Amino acid sequence: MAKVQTKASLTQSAEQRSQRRQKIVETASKLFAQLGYADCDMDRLAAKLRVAKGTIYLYVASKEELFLACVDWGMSQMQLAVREAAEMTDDPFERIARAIRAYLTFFSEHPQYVELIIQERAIFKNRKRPTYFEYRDAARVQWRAFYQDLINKGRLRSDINVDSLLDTMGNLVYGTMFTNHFLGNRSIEEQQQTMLDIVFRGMLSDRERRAK
Amino acid sequence: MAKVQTKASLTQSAEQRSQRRQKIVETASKLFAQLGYADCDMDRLAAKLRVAKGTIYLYVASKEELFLACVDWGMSQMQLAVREAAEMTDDPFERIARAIRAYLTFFSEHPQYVELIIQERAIFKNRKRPTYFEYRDAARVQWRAFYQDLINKGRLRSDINVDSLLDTMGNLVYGTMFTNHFLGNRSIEEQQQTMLDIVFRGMLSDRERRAK
DNA sequence: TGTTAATGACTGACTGGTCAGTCACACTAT
DNA sequence: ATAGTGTGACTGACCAGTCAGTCATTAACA
Repeated sequence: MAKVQTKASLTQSAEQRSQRRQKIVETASKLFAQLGYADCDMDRLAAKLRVAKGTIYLYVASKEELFLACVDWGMSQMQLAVREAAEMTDDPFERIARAIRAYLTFFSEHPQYVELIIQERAIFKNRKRPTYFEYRDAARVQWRAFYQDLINKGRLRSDINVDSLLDTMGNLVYGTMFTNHFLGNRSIEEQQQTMLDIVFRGMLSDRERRAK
Repeated sequence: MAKVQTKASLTQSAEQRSQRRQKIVETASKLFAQLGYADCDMDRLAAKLRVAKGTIYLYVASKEELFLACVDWGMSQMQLAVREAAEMTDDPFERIARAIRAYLTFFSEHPQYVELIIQERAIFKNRKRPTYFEYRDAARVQWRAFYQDLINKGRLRSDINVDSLLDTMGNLVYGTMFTNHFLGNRSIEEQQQTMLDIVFRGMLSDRERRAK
């Protein structure tokens, strides 16, 4: 039908539409992060985008929907960065190290997404399970198999429960991500080194270890 | 002057005043935690307290001031619980274990304060340094000396930087506190056991440790 | 003891300001 | 001409904080 072609030339293509929406999402991410959900009003976002407020609503159903789209976009980017970094090597311990490094680096380079995680939990706590944990759970299945394999091969201690181990690692990087963001961090490289050293080898001295 | 005595009997004592304020703070803590800062409007808080809205403003300067008082109260209670638990023993490793256990237990039993930490960061991010970190920094001085002493005595590894060690421990318990709160946790006891086991002894198997 | 006055804790309807979302109209490209 | 895209003034809901007024209690006095 000619109508389809006509429409295609008259209308912005689906491609164009999603590009504009994406532009809105990325600008909103930064503004939400900078001002907080409540103080980031739609008029302000419109001004930043050099567009009228009504235009935003052509691409977005509501402020809430927009915000959640921002969080989701950020988390998917994060997951991508971590996965890519992990796949760069086959050595299992190096893989763990790279994944952690990529995770912390991502949030260090895109601090707006740390803010969005916090905002989401603070404001939509009764409406939505935190997106961060959705992504975390999805990735966990594979990491669990990965760690279990290392235990089976005798490379990790067999007297530690895999799930508790995963929890501990997860909690450590999660806490580190937040404090890095809140307090800043001079040397992210040294920090990661120490962190990995401790979880791999423990903080006890050799003497103390033998004594126990 | 007789007037002073008269006034003393008419007026509520300073004691009474601070008790009422405390009642407001504690009720507000739970309501802020349950509904979030924005959805917890002062009318609702007044209803919960079975008091008129105006009355609250006799004890509190503003919603913001009230909220910050809630956070501060919570953190001071937390610090108290941790300090008391740590002082129950002289064995240094047991002291670390007890402090961590008290910390996690406190937030598990008073989940409203986890919410307040999040809300504070989300809503007052540009106005106030998080109260949590104020308290954390205050306590850090003593923990630093404590860990340094253990290193000097050869009970902890001397090749790890004290500050990085403190950071790692802090990040781990911080992250654990949050995820416990968000996801709930079946066995807080087993979790703490694993966590301590890992930071003390590491997750590498003996074989792998020797190989490195 | 009974009556009136003073006190101050408490009340809740009201105000002023904010802001998400709407819609009638304008513009543009074909 | 007309369909699609953009506009921004407007509306209605919401809520922090206020303040003129109420009421219970105690003091003062006859």
